[in-house]
Amino acid sequence: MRGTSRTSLEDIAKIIGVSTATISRCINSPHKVAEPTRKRIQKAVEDLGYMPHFGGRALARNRTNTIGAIIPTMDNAMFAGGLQAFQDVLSSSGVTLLVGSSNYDPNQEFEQIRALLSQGADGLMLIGEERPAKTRKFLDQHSIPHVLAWCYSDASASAVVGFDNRKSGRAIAEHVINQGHTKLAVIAGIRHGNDRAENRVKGIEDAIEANPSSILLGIAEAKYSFESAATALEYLLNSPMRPTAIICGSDVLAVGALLRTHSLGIKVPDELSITGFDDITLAQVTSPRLTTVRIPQKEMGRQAANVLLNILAEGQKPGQLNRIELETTIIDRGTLARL
Amino acid sequence: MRGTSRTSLEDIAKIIGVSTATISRCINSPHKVAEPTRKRIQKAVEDLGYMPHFGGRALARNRTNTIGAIIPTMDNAMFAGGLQAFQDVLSSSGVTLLVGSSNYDPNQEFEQIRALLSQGADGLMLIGEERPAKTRKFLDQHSIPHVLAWCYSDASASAVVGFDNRKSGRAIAEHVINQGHTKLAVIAGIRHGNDRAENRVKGIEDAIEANPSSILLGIAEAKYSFESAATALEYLLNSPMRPTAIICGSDVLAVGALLRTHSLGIKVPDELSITGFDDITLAQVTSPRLTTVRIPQKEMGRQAANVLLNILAEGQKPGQLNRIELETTIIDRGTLARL
DNA sequence: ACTTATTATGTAAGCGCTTGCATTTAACTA
DNA sequence: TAGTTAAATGCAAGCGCTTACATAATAAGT
Repeated sequence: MRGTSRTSLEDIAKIIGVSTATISRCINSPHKVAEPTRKRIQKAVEDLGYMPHFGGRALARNRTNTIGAIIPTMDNAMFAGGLQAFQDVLSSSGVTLLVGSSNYDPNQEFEQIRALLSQGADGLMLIGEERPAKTRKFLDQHSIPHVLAWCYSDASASAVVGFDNRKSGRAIAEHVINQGHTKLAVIAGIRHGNDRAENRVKGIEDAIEANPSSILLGIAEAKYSFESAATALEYLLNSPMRPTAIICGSDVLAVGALLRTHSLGIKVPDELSITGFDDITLAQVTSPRLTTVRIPQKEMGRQAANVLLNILAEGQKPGQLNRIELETTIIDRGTLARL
Repeated sequence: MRGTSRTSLEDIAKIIGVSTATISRCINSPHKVAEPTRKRIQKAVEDLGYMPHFGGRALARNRTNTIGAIIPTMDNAMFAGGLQAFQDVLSSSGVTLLVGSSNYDPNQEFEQIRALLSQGADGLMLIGEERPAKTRKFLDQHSIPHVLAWCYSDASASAVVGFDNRKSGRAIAEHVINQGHTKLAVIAGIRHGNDRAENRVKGIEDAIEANPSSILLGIAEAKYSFESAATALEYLLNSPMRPTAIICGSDVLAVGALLRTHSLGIKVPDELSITGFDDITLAQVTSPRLTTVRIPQKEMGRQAANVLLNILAEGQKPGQLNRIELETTIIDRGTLARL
């Protein structure tokens, strides 16, 4: 309960002796108000620490200057940087960010979408392409302006700013193969309901298919934790034919696996190669440092914000192409051996 | 621009043939509406994907069910976990989270506070105690319900959930001293305008003062980056008397320093000990793994949310003590040698 | 000096929702 | 059956703001 009831336009109006309309104008389009009046109003506004009431404004304008973002979790360096960049752009345009998180659960995502929208979000940023028909229908039915990030596809009906996970998955796998590896295995993130994880694996499979000398010995799924990745590693190592390289769907997985090789006494990269994906800070810190795929997090956040602001400002023009594909790059560090 | 104008209570009312009041009641306190009517309304609401208009609701209720959090940056594992926990609690209470970030700049923080409040935030979560008089006055003048986190002090007038940085700083320094180190140095975060960084250093100084055999050879401030910490390390190493242990104000700094020791060929912990602060994921991954101070991030986020929700629900009772002190613990790993 | 632009301000209607109060309807009681 | 009570719904005011339109005041043009 706010102790003092907030100051309203009317309060100020009374004090200065003008109508609320004038004050409103003074705040929203100062040039429409005569200099002396303006000064007086501005002073009063300042003194009283007046802040326009959001609800009233939203109601009258039918617009909130608020954008929502729903990410799987903030507690993951993979999104944090991008989200920060997203919000930097927004706030320099005077737009506030509402954040929701879905815990990788489509239902929670749906609920969050509803929540953010009913909080008045003018538009949304969502991660990835895949979502239940129900969600897609909802977005569509209400024609919610939105942009998808951390993914890319030509086919997408939505605006999208990101990179092609499949292509990148293929790239890193090819890179591994080019270093002479033929016996490969994969530690993937949970693919169900997660197109990024899924497409990365598909890309890896693409590469292997295209290089008949190489063979995929196994795919293990793991949750995004060191422990889970370590278990996956051991599982893969126990297959009858041992892989020489393990391609991981994310840095967290790769580091989890790498850590376990230490305790197992396996030398990386001499006895086993490991690659990551994302290039979060972690990857620079292990020994050896992790060979991985860098994704343009910040850039993605920034551009996603711009695209969304643009759509909001101009409306989604039919012909307009709101798809931006960003490139990933392979960062060669120390966990991939040349055979 | 939303294509279709949104469905309003009135639309539904017309369709069903009841008044808007009934629909409103059906949504907010279903038991006040007769069974059959309720069913019909609920169906219509479902079918139309109706979402109450936030502005209208905020206006009528004078309450938004929104809470704002302003953190220095999301792009820092140190806050991400806590923020996620904070938001988990909120969203399970049907409260939405608005996020702002200040980039460690008090002016930006002030602007964000205004922004979030004028977006209708019912309350705020802020990091740390220290802020300009202007900001404090503003919070006070408008009696904004808020909770401070990542810090703790008995003296605080605000609700606060966190740990005592000074005490923890002292604890880790004492721990280092107890291992036999006497020649100490510190790599601190930028202290200006950051009471957490400042208090950690003060705590370290406390410990050294209390142990006359130990001596503080130098304090170097560094920005939160590996590079900057590495530079600080070299600076400290060049002093006439070389420290045997370097206590760092955060894990990022410690890891930056540690990484540089690798390239310098200095053996940690044999030739030099290093300690961190925060216990973010990074600390588990370096070799050797980092000895550091664990802060109860999640717990802090969770409790902060509860305290704030509580204040909002019941009003800030005069006698009520809204201060929760959490404990930090020293995690002994591999970067601190016993001399 | 008199009409005609121009500029500055006021008036008042809503935006969509909640809620106290009034009214109607149904369900008991005696 | 009339009288009382409770339950369900409707009515309408009002939350704080914006904005089209009306009005008043000023400046400009002849």
